[in-house]
Amino acid sequence: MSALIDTHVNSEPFPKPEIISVLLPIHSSRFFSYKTTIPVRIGNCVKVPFGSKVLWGMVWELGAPLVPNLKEVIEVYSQWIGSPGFIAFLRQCSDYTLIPLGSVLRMVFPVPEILEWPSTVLQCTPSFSNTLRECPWPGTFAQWVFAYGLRRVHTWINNAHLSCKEMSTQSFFCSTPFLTDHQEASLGHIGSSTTFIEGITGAGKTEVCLAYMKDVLDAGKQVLILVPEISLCQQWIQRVQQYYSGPIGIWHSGLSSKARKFHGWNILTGYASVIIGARSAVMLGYSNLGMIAVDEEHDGSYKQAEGPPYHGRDMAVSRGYKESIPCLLMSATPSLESYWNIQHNRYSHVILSQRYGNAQLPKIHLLDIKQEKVSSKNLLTLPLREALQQNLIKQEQSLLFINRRGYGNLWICYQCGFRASCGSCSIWLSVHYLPHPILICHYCGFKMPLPKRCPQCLGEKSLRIWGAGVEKVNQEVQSFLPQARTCILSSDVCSNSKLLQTTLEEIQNQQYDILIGTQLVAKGHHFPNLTLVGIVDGDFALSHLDLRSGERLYQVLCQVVGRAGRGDIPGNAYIQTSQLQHPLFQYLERHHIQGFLQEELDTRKKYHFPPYVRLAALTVSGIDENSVHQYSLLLKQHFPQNTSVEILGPAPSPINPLRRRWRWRLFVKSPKNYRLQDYIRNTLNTFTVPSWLRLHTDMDPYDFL
DNA sequence: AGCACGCCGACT
DNA sequence: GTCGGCGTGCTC
Repeated sequence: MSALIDTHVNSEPFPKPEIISVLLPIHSSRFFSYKTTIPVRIGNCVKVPFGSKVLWGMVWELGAPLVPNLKEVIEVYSQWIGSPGFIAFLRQCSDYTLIPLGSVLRMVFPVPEILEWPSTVLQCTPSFSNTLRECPWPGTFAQWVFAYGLRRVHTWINNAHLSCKEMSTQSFFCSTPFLTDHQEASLGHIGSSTTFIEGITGAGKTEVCLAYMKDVLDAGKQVLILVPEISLCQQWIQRVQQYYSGPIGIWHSGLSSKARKFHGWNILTGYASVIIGARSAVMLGYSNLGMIAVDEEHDGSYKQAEGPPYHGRDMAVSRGYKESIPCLLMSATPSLESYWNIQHNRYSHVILSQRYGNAQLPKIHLLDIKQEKVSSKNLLTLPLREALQQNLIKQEQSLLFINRRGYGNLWICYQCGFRASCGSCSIWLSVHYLPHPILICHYCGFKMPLPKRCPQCLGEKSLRIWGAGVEKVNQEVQSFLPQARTCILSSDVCSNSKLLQTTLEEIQNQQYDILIGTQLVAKGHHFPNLTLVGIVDGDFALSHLDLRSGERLYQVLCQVVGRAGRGDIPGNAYIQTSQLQHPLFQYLERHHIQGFLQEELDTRKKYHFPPYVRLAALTVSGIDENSVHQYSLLLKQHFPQNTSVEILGPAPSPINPLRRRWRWRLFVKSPKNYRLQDYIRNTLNTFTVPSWLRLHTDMDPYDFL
């Protein structure tokens, strides 16, 4: 009401059109000028004609360069406005990642309809419109729709079971989990900016986070929880629902278009107060965001590989800083970048060291693969076999981890040397027997039936499979423990989330004795009866070429090993490796994560790699190998000499070609305090690649190779 | 990002 | 002689 009076007093009889600068969600950094007779503020969303279409954009500046043939703003969005902090975040995001501002805005409005969703849906019937007119529209109506579905609320209103008054006075139950003294004390250390909560599996990071959330929710603000993978959303929803009965928003790329509009609108207008989402949720507009939590902060999935490259965790930290709200990073195995930031006092640091209810860390046994193997053909060493057998007798569950899908990763004819490879990528095809016998490329998904004879020499009995995957491990387990009930957990077998959910329930109901899984088992799923973990191939990813491989291996091993043990029974973990003396395994055995991180940091420092320097990767890609190579060389020459900047490469990407495209990469490195982004931006402004090639800029690439 | 304009091969 | 391929360029 007061708003009405204000407008009346301030508005002139003939409002003079104002010229404004609008940012549009298109792949461009340019702004477009429009005139408007409707009063607008910076951060308002405006609907404007653009070319032959109509787009939602954001008012970036009042007063703009006068351009001939100015068009007029059609509509100003009344439900939401970008705050100065949010706008500062968008600017910083574009400056840092070198993603054009327009593309950044595209991530804010991934579906333009999120701005319009309810009005289009709720015009369904005249009676409904009448109800809405009496309702403090849109008020908490959306919360009811959110919680119970449109159809049910519709019926209730029509049958007069539900009045508008009830809808607007509904409050949501919110309680906090019981905290140990140690956890309670750690709450006080959570600062107003970025806080790192470090704690092993079961130390109660989630509980501390939930307790902290309560204050934010009580203050009427929104909470965003980021998870590295879509499949982890459901777990978080369940945990939040134990303490909070209000509307929960979900955001990830797997949502249907309808769900996307629905959740997007609820998030934007503030009717969803807890939002659980994947990486892309960090870019959305919120009406009053009060905190951001990043679960499994170290996870590489936070770095977007396809599309505009950005790191979800870094964006969360940056957004927290710009919007002056706390950001919580959580992990048992901090990333090197975060560990470095902790050391440099950029983050507050909270360590939860005790496991719940006296639970103990699993005991780790290192097994030398060369000495203990039964024979060269077998994958499982004798001590591991014995442990599996003992566990089976005790009727406790075991988990074997091997990070390779299918049966084997190479199909080879030893008569003529033929190897089955992918036509579009440069890798060997993997052999799968489940659910059907097939040869498959793990990079592009290319499939072909398993030939009966060698395509080259036509030999039938000379075919062999090299390398081992889950299916082969399963075969071996069944051969020496035929009575064990085994279950394979890989993305091939659990192709959709429902199937995975069913399988996980079956596992909880003790329908299986031995689980054989890929990376899938490392991510957050709980196996309450699991007491033994075996890592079949401990050094699968250890390469001297990739500086990140040690960190990644440590993280995944920690997570898999952490699955062992329940309640107060300590679990056992067996790691088979050929590099027993490698420091990684030595630190792992002693559960000495900080020692490992420090050693890795020293290596990074020695070789001048992040987090000690700034690094960007520029990738030229295209179908024609020669022109890709030539243009990457041209690009290197195009960079002006600069004493602060070192340019490495160009080098072919490790998997080349990928999906028929060749990729050559250039690395640009500078000291941490140098404005590397400006240097790159200025250089690329005067460099154009032909249209048949693509140039991709990636700040802080995840792969250094 | 879309969409139009614009210049070269296989068809009624 | 047209129909249409998608390569370049503009949109306030």
